[in-house]
Amino acid sequence: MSIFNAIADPVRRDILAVLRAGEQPAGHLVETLNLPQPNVSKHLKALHAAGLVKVRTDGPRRLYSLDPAPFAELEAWLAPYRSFWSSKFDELGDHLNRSD
Amino acid sequence: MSIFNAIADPVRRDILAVLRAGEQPAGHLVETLNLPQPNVSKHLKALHAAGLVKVRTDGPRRLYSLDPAPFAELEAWLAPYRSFWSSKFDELGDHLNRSD
DNA sequence: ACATAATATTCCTTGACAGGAATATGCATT
DNA sequence: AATGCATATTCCTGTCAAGGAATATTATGT
Repeated sequence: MSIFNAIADPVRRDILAVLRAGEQPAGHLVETLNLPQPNVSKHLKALHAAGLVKVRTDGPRRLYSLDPAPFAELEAWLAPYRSFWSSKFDELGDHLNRSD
Repeated sequence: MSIFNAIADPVRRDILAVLRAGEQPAGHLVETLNLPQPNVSKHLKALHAAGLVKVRTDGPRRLYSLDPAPFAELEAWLAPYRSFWSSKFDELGDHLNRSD
C-alpha cells in the first residue's frame, strides 16, 4: 500500500495524529480512539507497510511511533504544487509591489 | 470524495501533474496520458468533486486547470508532521551545536 | 436539421479494502 | 507448564471504486 493510500483512510489519519504525541503501545491507541483492537491492529499493519510508522517491541507491548521518511516523500510530491497555490499570495505581493 | 481519496489514485496524480503545465482540454489529457477517454473523464469528475480542478467550457471543449485551495488544505494537514520529519535535521543541528 | 467532434454518462464486472467476530500468537509471571 | 495480558491474524461479508465497452449529451459547422 502506497503512502497515498495509507493516508486516504480517516482512521489511519487519526492514528497518525495521536502518534504525534510520541511513541505509544498499540493498546493506548485502542483506548484513545475507542476502536476495536483488531481494527487498530490492522490499520497499524497498513501504516507500517507504508513505512509511516515504526514498531519496537517492549515485552508484551508493541510501541509504535511515526517514521518521518514518507512524510518527506509526501512533502516532495506536494512541492511542485506549492508554487501553484501560493500564486494567490504572489499576485497579492505583486500588487503590493506595484503599489510602491 | 475527500482530497485524500482523490490523490490516492495514481491516474489522478498523473492528471494533476500534467495540469501543472496549465489549463488543458480533456482531450489533451487523454492523448498525453494515453488512456481511454471515458476513463479520463471519470477521473476528472472525481478531481472536480474533490475541488482539485476547475472546469471552464470553451465551445465544445472543457478546459481543466488546477484549483489551488485543496492543496493548501493538504499542506495544512501535513504541517504538524513537518516539525517531526525535520527533527532529523534538528538532531544534526544539536550535534553540531554540541560540537562547538 | 444534420453530421461530426469533444466530452460525459451508464452499465457491468472485478478487485480491493474496511469492519465485525472469533481465534491465534507471543511474552511474562507464578 | 499454565495462566493471563497484549497484540496479531484469519475468515467472512458488504461496500465502494476502477476499468472496459457501449451509448448519450453538448456544441459546432454546413
